[in-house]
Amino acid sequence: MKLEISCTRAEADHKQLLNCRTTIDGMANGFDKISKLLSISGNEVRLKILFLLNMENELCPCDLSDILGMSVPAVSQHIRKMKDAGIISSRREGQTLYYSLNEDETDILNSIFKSIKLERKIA
Amino acid sequence: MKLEISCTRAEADHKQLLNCRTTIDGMANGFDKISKLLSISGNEVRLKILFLLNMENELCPCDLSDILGMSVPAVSQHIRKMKDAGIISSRREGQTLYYSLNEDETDILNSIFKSIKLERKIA
DNA sequence: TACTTATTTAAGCAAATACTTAAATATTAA
DNA sequence: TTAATATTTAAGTATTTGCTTAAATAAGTA
Repeated sequence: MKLEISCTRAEADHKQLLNCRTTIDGMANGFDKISKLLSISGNEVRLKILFLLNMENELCPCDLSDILGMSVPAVSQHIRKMKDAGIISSRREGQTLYYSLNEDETDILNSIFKSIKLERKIA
Repeated sequence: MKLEISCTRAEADHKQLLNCRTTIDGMANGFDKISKLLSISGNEVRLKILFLLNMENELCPCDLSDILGMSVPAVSQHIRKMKDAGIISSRREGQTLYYSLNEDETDILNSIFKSIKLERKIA
């Protein structure tokens, strides 16, 4: 893919297109970071886990496995992704690991949780 | 996976777990719908397209191909996904199809766009 | 009509996902 | 130390994703 503006439509506004490109390029960090957060929360199981951690403050993999009706390793592997992405953290109490949301990314997440709740009221 | 609460930890609060399960089950629609929206916007290319449509009101596949530096078919297939999901719509003008955001899901999307812009100021 | 442009669709393929089962760690209790 | 519990990790696999190239539609122009 070349870098020149190549759209040949008569109506194409090359200044507009160049401006768009500049804007997008200048926000590369934002797109990278936010798309990662969204792709992680875009999985139904992980979205439920995030919602549950928000609702209950902290839960262990065994609890989540029970609530969601899926195997512990499956849950654990979802947890790992979210931990690697810096969205959740753990606290150990004996053999049990309690996971909770990090305070960081809560702006987007809170608006997501709000939309999920809203959907229930509509449907 | 069985349906009984099976977590055997001494501290496990079975009422809490059952309550969590009921809550999650009652919001199945919300999780289904919102996780689909998030998984679609969780792709960096699609997130950029959504951002650009929000910024410029409408753009055609050729414009987007130029701005993003990727092939027209690749862009077109991303567009298809978003159109199938009801996030964007098209308007024809001669040979050109102009795509724009639907007004529906703009609550979450706007908070996402805001976060992307914020990220730029921080970094 | 034939030709060009804008776009979509189809087919193919490498990489990523999300589960499964089995094995490895870590902690506690006997 | 041995056994049990909580959790993670590894290996295997079917499905999905996101591109590529080539072909098919659709509309405007000569």
